[in-house]
Amino acid sequence: MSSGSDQQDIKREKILEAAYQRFLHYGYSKTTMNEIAGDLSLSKALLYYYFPDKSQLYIAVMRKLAAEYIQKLQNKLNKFDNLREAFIFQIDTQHDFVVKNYNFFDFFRVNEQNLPDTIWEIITEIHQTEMVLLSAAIQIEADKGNIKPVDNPGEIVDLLLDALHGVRVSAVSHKKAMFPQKEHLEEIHTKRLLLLDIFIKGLMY
Amino acid sequence: MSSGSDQQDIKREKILEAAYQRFLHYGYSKTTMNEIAGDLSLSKALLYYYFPDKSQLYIAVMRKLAAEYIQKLQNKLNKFDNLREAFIFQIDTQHDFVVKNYNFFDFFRVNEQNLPDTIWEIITEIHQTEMVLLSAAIQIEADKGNIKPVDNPGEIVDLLLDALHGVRVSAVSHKKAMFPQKEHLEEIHTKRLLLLDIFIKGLMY
DNA sequence: AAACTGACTATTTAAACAAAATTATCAAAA
DNA sequence: TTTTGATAATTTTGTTTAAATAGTCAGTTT
Repeated sequence: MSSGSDQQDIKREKILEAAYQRFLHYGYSKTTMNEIAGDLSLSKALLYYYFPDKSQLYIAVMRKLAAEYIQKLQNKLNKFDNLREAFIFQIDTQHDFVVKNYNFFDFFRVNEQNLPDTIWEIITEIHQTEMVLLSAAIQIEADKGNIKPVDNPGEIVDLLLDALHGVRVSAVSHKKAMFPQKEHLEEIHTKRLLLLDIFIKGLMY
Repeated sequence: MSSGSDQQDIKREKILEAAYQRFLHYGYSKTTMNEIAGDLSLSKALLYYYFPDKSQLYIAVMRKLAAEYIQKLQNKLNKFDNLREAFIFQIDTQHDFVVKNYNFFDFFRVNEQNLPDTIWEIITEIHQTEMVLLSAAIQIEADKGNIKPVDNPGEIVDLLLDALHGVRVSAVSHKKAMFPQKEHLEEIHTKRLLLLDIFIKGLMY
């Protein structure tokens, strides 16, 4: 499947790492190809030897991040004691992911309405992984008889994820900050736990 | 409290109405004071006789819309048979309000992060009215013994409103449209009803 | 005096253009 | 095959000017 030598792959990795650091610290638009090349003491032209253009480089980094995130989720598949635990894991993991890479995602905010299809595919893939993980957790809980049998676990998961998302969005837009402050993070987390408890309770008999 | 003659109030009202129509059809920034004056066959200078500036005129219209919306809610205070009905009323009423005045609110989208304090006050007032209405509904339901007693109904209402908001936001951002299409509206509504049912169930014993 | 206006000024937005920065290419070297 | 310096192409940024619009005010009408 994969073409190219080991050497090539190693260099590719180095470029991805350097690019990631730049994108993370300065955002997509304030990072130049020259700077990435400079960090590696390479010529800019070499970057174009390994990646067709800047946006493809960004997407390649994104893909790597997504793969790590997905891996983290898949490691826990079917490893939960109960539904609540599964959702808390997803909430915390996603939260860490977003916080850690906040600046990296400025690409999303800038290109808002017309993200490349490839990005959408990555987002979809992440979403599906979350769905699989959490749907399984719901199914298990239903099989154990702790909650009502659900004909479509995915639908329920989707709904709860949307609702949890709302808790974040509202907290942000009520206040005027673009990104929740440290203090608000705690509040959001508390609210989410409350919502989660009520929701799970609502699934019971 | 209110100063100025009846005549003055009537003219003020006419200006507000004309301004509303313009703002609604063309948005804030694409509406000129000249046009509003023209619609009423008045000189632009007269608008400044009644309102200090353009943004204050806009805010005055906003205040009027908010007052009507708040009135609609207050009319139904303590008039619901059950909690679900109350929330459905709030969901539908808010939805209609947002859809009907969608263009009018472009002011919000443009000024995004730095809305005038007055606007925030209006938003807060609306939110508080919703809280009072729905908190009361929760309290009644608790008193009837249909759900667990809650020490802080406001907290619960706030949480559910956030969650419902999330259902809208997610539906919008998953697809690429800025505003949900007709088809999605139905989907959002269905999801919200489902969420509402689970949530209310989660509040029970 | 209160309601109103035309003519004026002050600001903001838009267009056009040049300059600078950055992306992207390519022939040639290592 | 990998790498680069030089260069072309494109995008962004800054500047100037013109146009549009917000906002003011002395003075007229009711």
